Amino acid sequence: MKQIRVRYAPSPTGIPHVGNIRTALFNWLFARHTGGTFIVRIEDTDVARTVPEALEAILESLRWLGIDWDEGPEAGGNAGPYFQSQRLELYNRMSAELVAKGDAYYCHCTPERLEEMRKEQTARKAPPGYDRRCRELGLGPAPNAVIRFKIPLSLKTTFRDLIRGEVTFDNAVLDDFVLLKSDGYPTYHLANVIDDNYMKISHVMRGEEWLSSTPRHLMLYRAFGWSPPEFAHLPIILGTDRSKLSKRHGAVALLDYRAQGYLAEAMTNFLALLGWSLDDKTELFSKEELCRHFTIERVSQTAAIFNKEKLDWMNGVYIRALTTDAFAARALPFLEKGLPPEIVRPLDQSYVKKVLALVQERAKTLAEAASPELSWFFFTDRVDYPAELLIDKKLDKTQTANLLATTTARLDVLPAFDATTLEGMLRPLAEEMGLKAGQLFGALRTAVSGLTATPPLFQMMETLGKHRSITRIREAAAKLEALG
RNA sequence: GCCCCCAUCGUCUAGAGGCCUAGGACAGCGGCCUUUCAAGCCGUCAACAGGGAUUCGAAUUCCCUUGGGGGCACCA
Repeated sequence: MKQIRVRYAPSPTGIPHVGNIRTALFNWLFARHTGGTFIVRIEDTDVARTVPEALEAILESLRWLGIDWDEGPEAGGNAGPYFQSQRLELYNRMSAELVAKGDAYYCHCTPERLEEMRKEQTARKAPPGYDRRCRELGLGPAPNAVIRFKIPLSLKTTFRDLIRGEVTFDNAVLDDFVLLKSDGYPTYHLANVIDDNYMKISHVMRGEEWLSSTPRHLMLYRAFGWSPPEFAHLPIILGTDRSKLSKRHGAVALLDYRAQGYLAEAMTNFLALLGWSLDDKTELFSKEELCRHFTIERVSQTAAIFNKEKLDWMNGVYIRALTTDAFAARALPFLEKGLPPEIVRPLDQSYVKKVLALVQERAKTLAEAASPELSWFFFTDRVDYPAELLIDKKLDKTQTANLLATTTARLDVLPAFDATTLEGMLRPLAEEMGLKAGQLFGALRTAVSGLTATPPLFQMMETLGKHRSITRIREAAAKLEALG
């Protein structure tokens, strides 16, 4: 059995989006499932488009999801270097070798000429592509020359994709693509094939957008005399309008989801299900379970739309599954950041814990834990709401004022202020005042929180504490008074 | 324009000729629970793109059409 070695080979030209990382995840799952090796290789061959912060964003995205790599940046390994910019000598040597063997040639055509040629081709609706002018000229190196691959004319290239089955391309539709650019850097095709070979990659698992360049790669393997790896082209991820995922679809960068308070576990689970499934019912998988069950055979062939509603649901499931302590620890940074600026930091830890225990089962994201609807009123004493909100549909202003006054008096003399004691007092009180429980509780809820939808009243009051609760109810009464 | 890939509920998907009057999940809708909200539970709506062919029998095989997506750079 061949040693399984797979790789994630991102280009540091941007912040990785969910589709990129889903590809990394599938490669990683495959490696972990088979006991193989997962490699990260940085394809930094486009000097002009390289963005400095991309590398760190790539690695951080992987780290966030717990996708660890056996070889690559920071990890090292025997097949390095793992930055293509550090392997230029190899690409230069190998491409020169192809020229010597007659499988590639120097091309002196200027970018201007190529541009013109393409324009002309598009104009007469011909497939764009290099016209092979330099192919048989036997030119040598020159300052602005590139090396092009001499596509074997005639014949077809057929290969078996692990996900799509047999795929055939007519060689005639391929043009003599560039292997080595005039700046001395390799193109993706060249560097990718050389590195996959020397890094002994057994399976190339990548996005479907690479399917049509696979014939080129296969021809390169043949020209070099190497045996190609297996190929598996993953279905791509689309936005809600069925077009390729991009910025206008909202958050696409993986780390945006971290910033929005999604849990890595939920994100991993969700991403795994975008193009892979175990059976007809299982939806929730821990990372270990994913590793145990993942196989390429169960990867789908169909492009998938990123369904944020389902992610939200799943994130909620994972949030509720957390212990209250774990949730508090994870939500705290969001609270520190998301609460209004006038609230004094650092926040009181034990108070935060109590609040978050009430928020946990209601939040779909960690960021929501710091939302005005869920938690602001626990921290600010400026609860702002229209006084009318205090008055139940079937009550009037006077009745509401009475109810607040009576409750305040009873609360004042209550020996304890825990949820059980509060309920034991308030429920009979409602009856005593001839009110339905909900009418009393509703008014108190608004008085204490300024909202009509909150965590359970008694727990909320217990958390707020006696002083704060009573003060707010008094303020509510005053508010009512001011209503005139 | 040319090449390639794909095609089951709105979305993610199960389905590898009879187990399918097509299953699950999210969302939606209705109900239960309940002091509100959330969660939970129960129920409901909802799909095999169309047409041929093969077969006793097709969501499942083949062909065509249509639709969607991807690719066609000195970008990856």
